[in-house]
Amino acid sequence: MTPQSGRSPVMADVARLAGVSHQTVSRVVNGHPNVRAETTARVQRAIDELGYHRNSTARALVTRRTNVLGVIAFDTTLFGPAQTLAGIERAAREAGYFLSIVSLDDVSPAGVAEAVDYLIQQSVEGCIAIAPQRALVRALAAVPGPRPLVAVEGGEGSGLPVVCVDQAQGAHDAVRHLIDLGHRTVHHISGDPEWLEAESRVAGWRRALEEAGAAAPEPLVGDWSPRSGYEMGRRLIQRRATGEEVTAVFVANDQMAIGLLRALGEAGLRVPDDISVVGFDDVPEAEFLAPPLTTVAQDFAQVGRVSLRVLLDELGAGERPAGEDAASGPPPAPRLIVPARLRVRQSSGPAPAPDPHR
Amino acid sequence: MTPQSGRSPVMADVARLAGVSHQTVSRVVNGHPNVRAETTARVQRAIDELGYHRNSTARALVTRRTNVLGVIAFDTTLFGPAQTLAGIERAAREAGYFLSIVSLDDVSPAGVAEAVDYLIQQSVEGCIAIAPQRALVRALAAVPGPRPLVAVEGGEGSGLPVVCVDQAQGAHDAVRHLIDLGHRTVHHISGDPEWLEAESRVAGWRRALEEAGAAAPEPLVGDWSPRSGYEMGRRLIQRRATGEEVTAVFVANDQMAIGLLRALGEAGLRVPDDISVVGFDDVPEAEFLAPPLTTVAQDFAQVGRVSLRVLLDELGAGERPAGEDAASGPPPAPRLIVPARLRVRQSSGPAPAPDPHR
DNA sequence: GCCAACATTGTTAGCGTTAACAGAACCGGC
DNA sequence: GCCGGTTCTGTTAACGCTAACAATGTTGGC
Repeated sequence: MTPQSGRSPVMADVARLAGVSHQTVSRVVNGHPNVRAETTARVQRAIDELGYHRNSTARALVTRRTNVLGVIAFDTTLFGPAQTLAGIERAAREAGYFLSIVSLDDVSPAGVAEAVDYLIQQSVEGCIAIAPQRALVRALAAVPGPRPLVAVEGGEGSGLPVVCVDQAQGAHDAVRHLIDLGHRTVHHISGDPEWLEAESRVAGWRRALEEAGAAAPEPLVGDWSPRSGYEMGRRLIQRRATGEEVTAVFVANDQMAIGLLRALGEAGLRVPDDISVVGFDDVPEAEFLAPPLTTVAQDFAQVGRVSLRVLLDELGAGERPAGEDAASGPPPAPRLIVPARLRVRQSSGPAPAPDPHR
Repeated sequence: MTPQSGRSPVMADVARLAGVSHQTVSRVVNGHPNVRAETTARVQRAIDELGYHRNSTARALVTRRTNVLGVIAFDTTLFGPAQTLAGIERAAREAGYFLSIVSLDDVSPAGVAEAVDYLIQQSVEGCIAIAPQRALVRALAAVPGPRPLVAVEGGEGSGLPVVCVDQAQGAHDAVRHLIDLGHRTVHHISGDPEWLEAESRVAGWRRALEEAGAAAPEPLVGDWSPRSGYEMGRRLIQRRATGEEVTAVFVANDQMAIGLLRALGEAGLRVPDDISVVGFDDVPEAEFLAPPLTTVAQDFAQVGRVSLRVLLDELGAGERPAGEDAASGPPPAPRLIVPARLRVRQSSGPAPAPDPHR
């Protein structure tokens, strides 16, 4: 039988054309040694002539390895998740893995279970969850989902390996920077409290104030959106109007900082002359705001690379026979932390001279 | 043989536990009719007990359908592509398809060929390319890549089905809006000229000026980044200093508009009192800039939905026997256009009174 | 020239599923 | 009670590939 022109060619077609067995074709395709150079060339010619591509499905079936990794994310259009995802994607491709991505619409246990199911259906070999939310981590740890599973920004106590940016340190550096500029205290507009990142940034802010012996004002709670930054900015202006000293604000992300800048501008307050503002994320436009925003940069590409490496390590560990090194017990889930870096620009400046009205 | 605790269970294990043949299990799993309710229940119990999941690889091998669609994108961290991707992802999941995504680092034929190969390796059934760049479309149309293939923002003449936002109309509306406010002409900061979107927006800008009988100043060429917006803003200010009338600027995206606002602010020019600015994209922070930015919104979710539908249509068309309707010849590649919508905010206002110095 | 060792190739048997066909059990009408 | 037609279930054979083994050359040392 000649190869059907309708069907795409299979190994047997190549084998027939090259005058060898299909196994020899397999050996050539997989770069096995012990194939005569002349044979390799002949097979290669046949492959080119037919436009043959190895059927990954059949290969996966017999090798029991799909080479697919899953990624669970919440909202891939947000700056952080999008960057992290891009980092993972690049690292995965370099490592020869394919990626299957699920974006969650909500973090309910049902939604998470559905997403996990979607990935299991595809026989992913392992999974990375970009899981910055408390509820998501809970749901993931509870579901008998795909393993191994690595949590990015996952928080502790989940029993999962975690890769995260040192949010608390970044926040601490930002606040410390403001205190060094002479501000007596620093206000805070936090992110959505359901997010672990919001919590870590609050913690870093609070620690820096404590270390400086400064009182921590009640934080204003936003939800990451520019709108909430704007609204919290107006509240802050109200506070100021009642006589409270407001000379510096640490905002949990750049988008909210943009909203805050808008609110301050509307109220006729100058940045940094009247109030200093520091953001978090270092979005590309931060440098071009009015004024250019002091902020904290995260190396998302590295987070992606590291989390993939952790996942591949876990995959490798799973292959080793259990109990081989039984004396040491199961190794604890690793927790890798990527540093954050302060970028000082013009939105932060020295504290203004004390208000003569007071 | 009892099911090995190491291996995950297969149909045969379920069949043994339920006391039926594996084929009956298959029927239950696939929801075939003609299975007795009592049998279905027994099989379902066995499935639950063993935690059985159908092996999608084996299924794909025999059905010759992987249920995987490929997406080729250039930079998924940019606003437009990220939104489009999210739209496609959601639509694909709803349609029961999996997605495999490749982010290109460069649009060279070699890079594109590699990406295409990556998708072919995975036996994708079809492909969507988020291909806003001229070189990318060229490379894609040339490569004997995966088919069917739908191009998002792909431009014409490629012979591929295309889904795109009506960039030219959006740009036209933006410029028209400025003219209606009394501006005698509108300057333009364009995007990277390698991008088709940049070209369409230039075309829309030019047409609106022509229709109004206004002269079109030389456009300033940016590259979408806030930095280039800033730099082109400074050039614009130079033009103004030489006596050229610059009262309104249409900027090809919001990020560059942010850079422009910064440049204008530095130069002491007020928006919109001295100069009106209109952007494109309607990023979430546009509403909270100083001043809130008039811009053009694109419905990326709809682009995602529509492009998936076009792809599925093409898939369906491929299944039908060729020549069945031979008289009409092959149907032309469809070209679907999603409208864009102007969002008027405060960065655009009436033209200032003519400069008394002139 | 013979044997061991190696290099090279072919043969066979799955991987876990679905499709196609083949039986078996059951139904109502005569 | 027997028949045609359902309804349900089981058997067998792919899908395209790799692993394991078997069977050939091919080489080199004596």
